[in-house]
Amino acid sequence: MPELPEVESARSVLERSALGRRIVAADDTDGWVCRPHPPGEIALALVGTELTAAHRRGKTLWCDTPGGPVLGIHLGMSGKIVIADADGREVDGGDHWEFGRQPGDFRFSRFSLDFADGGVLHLVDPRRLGRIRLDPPLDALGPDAALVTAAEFGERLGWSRAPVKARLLDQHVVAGIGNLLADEILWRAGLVPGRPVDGLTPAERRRLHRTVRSTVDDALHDGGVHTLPLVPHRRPGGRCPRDDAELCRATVGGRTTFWCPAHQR
DNA sequence: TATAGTGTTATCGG
DNA sequence: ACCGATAACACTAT
Repeated sequence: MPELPEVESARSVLERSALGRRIVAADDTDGWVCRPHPPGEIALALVGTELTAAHRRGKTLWCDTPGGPVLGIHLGMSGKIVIADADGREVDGGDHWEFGRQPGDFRFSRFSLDFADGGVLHLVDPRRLGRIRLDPPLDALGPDAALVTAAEFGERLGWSRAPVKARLLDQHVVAGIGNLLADEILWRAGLVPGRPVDGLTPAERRRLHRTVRSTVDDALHDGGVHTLPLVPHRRPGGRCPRDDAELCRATVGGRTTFWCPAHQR
């Protein structure tokens, strides 16, 4: 289940295995995943063309077509991009963060593109929280969390009374931070997730920006959010890997949140 | 068996 | 208008 690093990995699958292949059919019949498009609308727009570039900002992916619409792809919580060859064998994608799915299992394919050579691109998404749409709105997304500058971050973080974690999870503020990444960032920055943003000192705000950047860089470089130090300890009874205190647990920003009572203030 | 969950969006109420 | 909480989506893991 993807956060920014896993979505970047899906983008590289698209770039490596989907670009420049002529599309001969598309299955867009899942009306929930493909909303608001009626069945057939996405297929009509894509058949006969090809994908020419794969982009990402935060957790949102999109592909260009020559002179045609942009194909927007969001993986949601359980989506992944899997490429199969003409014999149905998986040749790219699908090998990360999943619910024990076996290669070649396309029961939960919610959208697919058939290429002229017999290859197939699948959006495999058991929970149907992912989304496919033409010309997705991208303007509301904040800057990518791997690239955001201190000035942009400070401006978009704002000075409301909202819990700092709720602001980090808001994709309009910064794009790409999910629940695990947010807990890791606040743990590294030494901030309690429930702290109101308007109570942060200038030094704490600067430290938070630097920690966003370094944590996302680490996760990208090391192969995903699971490689971050706090993440394996985020469970009831888990202890802080820095000082061994039992982690606190609460709902913050609508999501289950863990933090260390010893070093997060 | 019951519950929680790595995401987003619409809607409701303060 | 801003902000936060909640439900919906549907399946898997504990």
